Amino acid sequence: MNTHICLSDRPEHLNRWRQAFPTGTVVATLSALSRTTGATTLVWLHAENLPQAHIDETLLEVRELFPDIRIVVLSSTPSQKEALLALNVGASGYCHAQSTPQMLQQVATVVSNGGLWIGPQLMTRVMAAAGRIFAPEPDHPGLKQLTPRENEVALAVGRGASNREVAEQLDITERTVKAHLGAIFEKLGIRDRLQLMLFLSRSGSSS
Amino acid sequence: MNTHICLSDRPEHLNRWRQAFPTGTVVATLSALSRTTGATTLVWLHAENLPQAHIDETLLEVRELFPDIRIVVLSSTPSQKEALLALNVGASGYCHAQSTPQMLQQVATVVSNGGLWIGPQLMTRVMAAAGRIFAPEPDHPGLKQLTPRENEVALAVGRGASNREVAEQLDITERTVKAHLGAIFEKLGIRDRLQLMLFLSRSGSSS
DNA sequence: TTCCTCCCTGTACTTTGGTACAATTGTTTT
DNA sequence: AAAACAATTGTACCAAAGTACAGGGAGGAA
Repeated sequence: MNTHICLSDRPEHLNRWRQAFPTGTVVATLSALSRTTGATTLVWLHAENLPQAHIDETLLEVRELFPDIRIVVLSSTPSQKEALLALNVGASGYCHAQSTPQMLQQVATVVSNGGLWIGPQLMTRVMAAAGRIFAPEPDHPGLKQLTPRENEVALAVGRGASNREVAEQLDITERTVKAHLGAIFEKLGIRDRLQLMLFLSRSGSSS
Repeated sequence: MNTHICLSDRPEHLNRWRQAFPTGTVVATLSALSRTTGATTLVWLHAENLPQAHIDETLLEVRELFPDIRIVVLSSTPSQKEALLALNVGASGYCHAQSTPQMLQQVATVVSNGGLWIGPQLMTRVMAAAGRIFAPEPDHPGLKQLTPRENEVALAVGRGASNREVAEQLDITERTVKAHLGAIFEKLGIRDRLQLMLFLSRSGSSS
């Protein structure tokens, strides 16, 4: 049996949600939420006119109260930007506050079973983005022919570090950094650190 | 009532799956799958010793047969790379073929309700990747506050051009390029062309 | 042992990048 | 009209990047 709690600053706009979860509870403040008893399985966050910047803060506070809880954010003005924000701080779902009761129940089912619910458009974008980042890894005639040390230097430069900074990070002389870079340039057939950055960004230098 | 069909090249390794879905059907070939009757809600793809390259092809063929079906890929040797591959061609889920029946049922619930099921580790990576791509957008008084000319210079530098090359491309003096770059650096609060490249690559100069 | 690669460093020099100070011209805003 | 901004260029200087030439130590392979 699932228990649903909705933290909302606009309870009057929750008709759909009440329909979907007649036994659910609506609270207006975090402290009310913290006084909740019983096994809550899902917390819904409805931040209608809170500025976006506060959604993630609220969400993090909820997660402090209930570390293992799954959280779905309801938005009256959904945007991919906002969705990413929510998901990045641990939300398991993000959907329109005026979704049909059926839809809301579906979201609840997915999320409470450990799934992630985001809109299909956003899903497309996320997967495309992920694909761009992970797919390029396999090929890579480039970085593989670099020695370990050269690789470190290349990655540091890829992060935008200057020769001096690389030297400090690797605890070597700036001169040595230059030596490594020279070897890198020759091996990769490029002319300078700018081309190296392009090379890296095209070759999936993720994490 | 859900109907589950599993396309597998190693039916003998599907004990767990059979436990989870006693009423499910196991088929060995695509043509057998195509002869299926009734309302199938979920197709499971178990490609144990097919090379990775063929998983996506098989998946696409299944999608041709059942355009609206949801597909979950079962892997005996799960990898994030393979997961991405599957998800990129339209799979709704990806999990270990030897997951517990409970887990498999959970995955089925999530996926058949429109959710996406990927492992928590992969989820973390995907969200991080997505965050890196989408998050920088909000704080983006960046490129918009550049003058048209500055924008051209910035883009040229983003392609790895030197000051001299930019000057030639825009038919202006190298000195002017420096002037524009100086303005760009100050407006964006960065120190040099390397940071500019990072800024650009993080600000969705994709597409 | 000898050869080779990797890693490290030095001096010196050239090229490129970035900043300071300054000025001209044209357009837009107030 | 005056002020503000955009685009352009100049001289000069300093900092950073890259290259040339050269050498030493550690470790594996022939």
